[in-house]
Amino acid sequence: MTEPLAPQYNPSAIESALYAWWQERGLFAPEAGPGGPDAPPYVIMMPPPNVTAVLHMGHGLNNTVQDVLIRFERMRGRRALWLPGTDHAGIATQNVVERLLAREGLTRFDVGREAFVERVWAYVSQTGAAILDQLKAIGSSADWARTYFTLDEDLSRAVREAFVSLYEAGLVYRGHYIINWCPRCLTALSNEEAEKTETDGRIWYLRYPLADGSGYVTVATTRPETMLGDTAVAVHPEDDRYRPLIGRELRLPLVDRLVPIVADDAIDPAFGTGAVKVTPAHDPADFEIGRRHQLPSIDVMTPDARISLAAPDRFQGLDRFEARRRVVAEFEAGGLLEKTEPHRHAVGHCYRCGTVVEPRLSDQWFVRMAPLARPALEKYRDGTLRFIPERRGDDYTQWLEGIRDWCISRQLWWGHRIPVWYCQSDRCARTTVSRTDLDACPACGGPVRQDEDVLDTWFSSWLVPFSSLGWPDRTADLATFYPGHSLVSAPEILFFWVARMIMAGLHFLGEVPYTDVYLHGTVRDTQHRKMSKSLGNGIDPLEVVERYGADALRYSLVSGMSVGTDVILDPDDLEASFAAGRNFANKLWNAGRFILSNLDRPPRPLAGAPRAVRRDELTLADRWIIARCDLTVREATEAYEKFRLNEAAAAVYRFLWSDLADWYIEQIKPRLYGDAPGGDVARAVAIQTFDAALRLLHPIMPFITEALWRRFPGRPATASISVAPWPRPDNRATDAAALAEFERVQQVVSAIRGIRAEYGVPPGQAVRAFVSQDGAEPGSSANRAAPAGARALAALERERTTVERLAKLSALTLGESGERVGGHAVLPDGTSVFVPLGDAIDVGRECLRLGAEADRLGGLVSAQHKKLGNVQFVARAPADVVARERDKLSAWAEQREVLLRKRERLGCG
RNA sequence: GGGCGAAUAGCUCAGCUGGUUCAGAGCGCCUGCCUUACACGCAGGAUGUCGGGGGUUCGAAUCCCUCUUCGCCCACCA
Repeated sequence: MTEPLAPQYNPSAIESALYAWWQERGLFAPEAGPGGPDAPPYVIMMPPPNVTAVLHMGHGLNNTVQDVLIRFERMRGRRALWLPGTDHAGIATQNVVERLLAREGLTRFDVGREAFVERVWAYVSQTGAAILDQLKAIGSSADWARTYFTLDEDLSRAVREAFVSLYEAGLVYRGHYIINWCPRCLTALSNEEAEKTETDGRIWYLRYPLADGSGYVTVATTRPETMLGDTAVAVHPEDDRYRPLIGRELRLPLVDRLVPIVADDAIDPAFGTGAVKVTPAHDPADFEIGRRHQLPSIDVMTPDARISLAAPDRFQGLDRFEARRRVVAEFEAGGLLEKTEPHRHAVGHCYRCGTVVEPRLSDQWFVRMAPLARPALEKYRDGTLRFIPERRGDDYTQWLEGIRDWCISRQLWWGHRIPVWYCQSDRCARTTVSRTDLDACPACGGPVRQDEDVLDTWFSSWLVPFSSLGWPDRTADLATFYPGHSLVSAPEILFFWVARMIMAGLHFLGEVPYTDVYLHGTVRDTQHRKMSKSLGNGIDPLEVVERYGADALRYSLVSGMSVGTDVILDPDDLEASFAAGRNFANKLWNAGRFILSNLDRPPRPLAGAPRAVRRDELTLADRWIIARCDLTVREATEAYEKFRLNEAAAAVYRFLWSDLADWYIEQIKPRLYGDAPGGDVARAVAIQTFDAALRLLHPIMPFITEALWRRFPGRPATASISVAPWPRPDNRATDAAALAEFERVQQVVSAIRGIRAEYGVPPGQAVRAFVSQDGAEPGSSANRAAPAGARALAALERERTTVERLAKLSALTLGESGERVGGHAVLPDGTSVFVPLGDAIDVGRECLRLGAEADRLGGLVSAQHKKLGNVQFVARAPADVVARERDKLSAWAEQREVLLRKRERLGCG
């Protein structure tokens, strides 16, 4: 604990040890916080990563945000629970294992269902949810003792309870509909899992001859191959072009089938030719038309999207896209292809493998969503539920208003098997939905067969806010931690997961699972492309942790993002993206090193905590930094509360770097060295404000803040900043006078430094400086002693050594100089600064400088005159605004006057 | 096609309820410094028609309209 600190902060040397120590001490358990076991709870459900996932920047961002919030609320005294888990991720995981099998030249059908599922379990246990360890590497303070897996026995029981009770309530049903089918994954998908992407395709105009040879009807289609399954052509009943044809028959080319022309309101006469080929087995709209007109459905495709036996021989076995070419070619050859046009339209793709989805008619299980959506919408409309940023509520509303039933059965092997048993006895043939496994038909005792399908992965995820707490049992955890509070998610899973959890929470427990939904942005590269493995533009968060530290990673993610905006990182230049965070950590490290090393420096060794200081012992600088610290506490706390993490980061950054390091630490150096008076007060103030700032920063940069905080004198070895109480605003620290007066000190110092730089005064060379409140010649009529000015000078007098030291002065004189030649500056309040430089300076150049500055102020003054001369302004603007504008005018005028007098004295032309 | 958002310094972005944060921060750039916490640093400096146009107002980066460009969500015009 007291080993000397290296001048360069090395995060990798301490982060993992600190994390291990936090875990050993059990600090992530809700009751470990400073609020104790009876504090009000605060709960965040972690979006469970896939068991087989490898950490990417999206996880990094998502979990950083959650960790910031959970650490903030923990320190604020709430019983903070961040509940982690992993998702079995049906399709994704099954695909991974299938690919492994493929390397052995096997398919899942070769090994069989039971053996395949065993292999998936083996694989999953072998990857060991490594993703969770990776989340630890970035500092995530989740309560790992509660980690769940969506296929755990408990959660599986919850899934079954949910399914069965929804079935009993009439909200789960089996139906024969067109669903989205992935021909590669060989399973049904929900609407949400079929990602629509705008694609440049074509539209073909095909001629279907009338059966009696009296002409033809032209239909337009984007999927010509489906014509093999056409069973009608539909037109709008009011469409004059086609009205006489309604009821007549067409001879379907290539297939030579007679199909009727039917009239249907759903047809838009304005699109295409106004005549639509109807393929009930391969298009959802056509399916509905088919229903209305009792048309047969002819399924012309196999599960892997090849042409089936229902089509003419020569097409059978062709891939759907080959078949498309073949169909078009044959129409062309037969003179039946009228034309082809480019056509931009939305095509569905499997969200797991990217394959073009095929609408397919099949038997699936569905959840009736409208009754679940209604209360979920209501909770948003009544303000119970809010979105950050607010506009995401529009997406939520829109989705819920147009919600369609949720297809939940998947033709996969990895997942929760659907708890439905079919009696095999022909006489009974009963379907039983059951909470417990069945061996025999409860009705006839005959043999039963369980439904082969599994449930959509999201059917377990949507229960997580309560299934992870023990539901359907009424556990103590459930009573304590449901409902939760914040949900932090990528916008991509708003519908998959976030909205459905709200519906499930309301349905099963009668309460929304959380009230604040924070949807953060997406991590993108400098060309604003989403980071992804396939694009190869990803950044490995673990590499960043290794090279820059977890704190730097977190800082960069948090500071680069305002509410709901994307985070831009440069995959080709990690330095550009993460150096700022690393540099900040290093800055803190060194500030800490300085403060701590001076604590036990003789002659006043500090064995214990720094002593309490009395208000009357404080210098102006002390009062200033305390007031600044207090403002930062207020600012940062409010920013965290409003999810404005970047603002919290900026506020603490500004305080630590610009205020504490650049000014206060520099200011107290003379007091610390030797036996200067006030040294112990400075030490106490430094440590007190540094301590507070570290706490404010801890949610964002947990490691460095802990590393430093633990080293404070008088700290018990077991104390951790992660459970230290959050700093409170202190009205006694408010000190407007100190803020204003010290700011003037800073302005004087900066002005002198500016003059030194302007005239190239060597850094080592001390100069003299004169500061006066009125630049007028002694005895001139303009010389009026302003009481405010006198106070300002008095403050400067008190901080004389500060000015002398920081501006490298041999002497500071408060008053006029008899000399003329030197560098001049005028502060905004009219305070005059003069640095005599004699021959070292070029008078002409100084005249130009002062003239330019006077001109600038002159512009401001005349603009201000105009504004105040405007009767409308004076009459209509609020009195305080007018008064403020008047003050500005007189300040600028004064400043300019002083400048002009200086030019006069210098003898400028 | 419907809904929503964004455009501010070379880059990434703050700027919230119109006027004291009003034109800002970080990075980058220029100048000078190895000043005994830190060169991952210190000090000083340059940089903008606040996307174009119109309007409301005493006053607009901020509110309204419009155009342009970019992005997100949704969608069975085949």
